[in-house]
Amino acid sequence: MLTIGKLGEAAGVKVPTIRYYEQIGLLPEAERSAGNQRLYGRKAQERLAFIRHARDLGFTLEAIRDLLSLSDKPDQSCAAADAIAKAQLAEVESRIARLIALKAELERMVVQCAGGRIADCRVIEVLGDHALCATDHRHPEVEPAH
Amino acid sequence: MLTIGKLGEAAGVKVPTIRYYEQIGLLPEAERSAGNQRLYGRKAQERLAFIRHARDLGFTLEAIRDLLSLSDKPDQSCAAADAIAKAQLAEVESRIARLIALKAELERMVVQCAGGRIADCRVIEVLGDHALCATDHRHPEVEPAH
DNA sequence: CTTGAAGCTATAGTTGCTAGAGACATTAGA
DNA sequence: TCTAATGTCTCTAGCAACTATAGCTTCAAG
Repeated sequence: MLTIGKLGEAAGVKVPTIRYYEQIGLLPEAERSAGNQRLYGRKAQERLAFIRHARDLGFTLEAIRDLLSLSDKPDQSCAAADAIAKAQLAEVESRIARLIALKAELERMVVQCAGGRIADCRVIEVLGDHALCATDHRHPEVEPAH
Repeated sequence: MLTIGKLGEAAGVKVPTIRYYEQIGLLPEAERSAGNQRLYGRKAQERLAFIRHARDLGFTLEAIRDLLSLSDKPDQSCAAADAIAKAQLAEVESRIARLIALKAELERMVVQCAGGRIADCRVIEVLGDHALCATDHRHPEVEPAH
C-alpha cells in the first residue's frame, strides 16, 4: 500500500491533484491508515495512471469520467469509447489548424517589425487593425496552458 | 457614442466581456449617460478592437495589457513589443508541436480500435498503459478552449 | 403609456488544478 | 527515546478569461 505521496510520485501526479480527483469522484475514496492517511493499492494506481495518461492526451476530466466508467464494463461495445477518442482527435486537429493560422500571422508581424519606434511598429499596427492580416484567424478556441 | 451593446456588436465581443475588461482595467472607465449607462467613443472602440484582435491571436490579457501600454508611448523603442510577439510565436509553435504528437497518438488509438467489446478495446487499453504509445507525449500544456 | 429589450450591479460558476493556513502523523537521526 | 523534519490532514481561496444568474433601472418603439 502506498501513501498519497508515493502514489503521486509513481504516477507523476501532484498530491493535491490526487485529492482533487477523489473530491470530484474520479478516484474512489481511499482506504485510510490508523492515523487517517490515505492508502492506495494497485487498482488505484492503475486508475490514476489511466487518468494521467488520458489527461496527457488532452482529454477533459468529463471525457475521462466517461472512459473510466466504460472501462468498468468490459462486455459492452466499445463504440462509445471510440466516439470519445474520435471527438478528441477532431478537437486536436481543429486546434492545430487554428494554431497554424495564428503562427502564420504572428510570423508576418514579427518579420515586418523593423525594430524602430512604437509609432512605426508593425506589431502594434497590425494588432490595431485586423484588415492588415493575411489570414482569417478569427473565432476563439486558442486557450493557452496553465 | 455607442452603447455597450452596439460596441460589443461592432467589435464582436460580448457585453459582459466588455464590462469585465473595464473591471480589470484593460479598458478605461467608460463615460456614462444621464441614466448611468456606459457610452463609448472612437478611442474606446479602437482599443477594444485591439484587445479582441490580440486575443484572437492568442495573447494573454497580461501580454495585451503590456502591448496597450506600449502603444500609448509612440516614441519608445518597439523592442518590447517585438519581444512579446516573438514569445507568443514561440508559444504557439510549441503548442503546435505538442498537439501534433497528440494527434499521432490519438490516430493510432482510433485506427487500432476494431469496434468490438470494451475488454478488447485498444482505446481503453492504450489509455491504461503509456508503454503502448509510440511517441512521448508527456508534459502538460494542452488545455482546451473555453 | 406601456411593454419589451437593453442596461445596471453584484455574485457565483466554469475547468483543472495550485497554494496557503494550521493541525496531526510518521519517520530518520542523535 | 526524544526530537526535528518531513508528510499528511482538512478547508479555503486563488489562477485565467470569461459566462451566467438575479433583481433591479432605463430606454426606445408602437
